[in-house]
Amino acid sequence: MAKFQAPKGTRDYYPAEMAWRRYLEGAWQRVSIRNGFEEVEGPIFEPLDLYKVKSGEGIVSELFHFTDRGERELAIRPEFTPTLARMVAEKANALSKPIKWFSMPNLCRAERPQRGRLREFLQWNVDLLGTDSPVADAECIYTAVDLLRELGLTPRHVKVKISHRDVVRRILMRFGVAEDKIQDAFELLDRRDKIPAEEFNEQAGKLGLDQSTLERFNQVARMRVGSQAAWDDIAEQFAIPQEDLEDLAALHEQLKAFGIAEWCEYDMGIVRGLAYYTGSVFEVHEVSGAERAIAGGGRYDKLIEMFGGPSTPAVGFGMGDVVLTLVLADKGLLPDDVTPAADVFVLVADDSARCKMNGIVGALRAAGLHTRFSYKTTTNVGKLLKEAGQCRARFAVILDAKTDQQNTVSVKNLQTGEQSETGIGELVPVLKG
RNA sequence: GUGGCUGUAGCUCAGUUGGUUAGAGCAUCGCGUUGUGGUCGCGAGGGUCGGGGGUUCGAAUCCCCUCAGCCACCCCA
Repeated sequence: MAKFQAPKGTRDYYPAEMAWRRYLEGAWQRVSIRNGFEEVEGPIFEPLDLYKVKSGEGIVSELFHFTDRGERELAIRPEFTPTLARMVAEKANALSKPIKWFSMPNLCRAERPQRGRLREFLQWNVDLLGTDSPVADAECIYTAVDLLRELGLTPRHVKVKISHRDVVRRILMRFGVAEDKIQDAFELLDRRDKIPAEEFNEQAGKLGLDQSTLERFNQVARMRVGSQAAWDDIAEQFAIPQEDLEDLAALHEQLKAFGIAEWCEYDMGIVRGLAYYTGSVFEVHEVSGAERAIAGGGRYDKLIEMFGGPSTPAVGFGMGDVVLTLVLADKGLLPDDVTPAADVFVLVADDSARCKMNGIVGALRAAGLHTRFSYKTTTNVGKLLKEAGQCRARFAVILDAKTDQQNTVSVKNLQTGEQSETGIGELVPVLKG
């Protein structure tokens, strides 16, 4: 019989991995909720057409798709945004604005796995719909930063790189790029570090840039400006007219007011591949550029209409678990064991007390304590304490020769080593206090 | 989907120019019996050497195919 293994690019979650997943999901959830977002979820598969609306026919080869018994073309979700857009469009009139939703779906993409990318992964999605205020853009970025901070990252480890499509569009047009070439220019900008300089120049030439504007374009495209300085100083560095930067200026003001300027920098090279972004765009990167993007997002004011809903401005981002975990590991910020540690370990040091064990264990559990015991028959306390240590118990409750007759046990604090005798009746208050 | 590298126990790896029943450390499990915790001693289980086919008297070792992993490209929602 052939041995089975997990499909390419998927993961099994053994207790240690599952504990890490729950830990991460716990952080996502905690941060979302304290920032005022509500959790939503949808089906793990949708009509194939749902994904074509946003991304076109080309997306199909990247999807796991199938036909059901009713001849319906379906696809396992590769992203959550179309589901979210569908959900918002369906109840748009009934939902109070702004809509602040988050979700933590597992997603599947039929791509070759490589560093930072698997075929099935988790992604934290945060979306804020129904307002076009830059406060919303800034709040999304703030929420992302809040999560990064929650996991122990600092501005020395990661940066939010921010750009704005309208700003870049104005710059490009001022440099002589025609309206219908803007999308091509975005894509070129996105690839600027992946292609040789000559090819970049050649491609840029086709967009209508001449030698001098090309140089300035290149300069702006590669410029990174920290967001801590005063806006006038930042604007000056870009060396383009102030009025072209007004959208970024508005966002800057909000980021500064949220107190996260040191986490952010402006980078006109960030455009995101997606055509549907309409305003701000941003990505979270490890500072040295060692890994791919930790998170990415931006404003997409036209998307809800594309899914048949009313005109609804929106901004949001997605953060995958794979790159995030890699970065935390790179920085030594992965906690070594996040499986639930036991509160109490009950051990039997004398066979006469064995009849009392189940009752004590049950009473402790009924009081809400995470209680474990040994399945071994030995009364070797050394071995049993070792076992207690392995499940990281805070206390050991030792049942000895006096337990059966006098209803007393010894309680050992496994952190301090202190040990004292106590009556079974006082056990719960002693352990909880 | 394309290309490169890799594949021996749960993990990290040994395994001499193809030569008898494939090893170590860690981990796991057991024992070391009136005992108090990440020691120590002894012992056990666990691999058809990723899988299949071929060359050969003989393959973990050479060849082909396949699967998986890693890395890059495509793409990155």
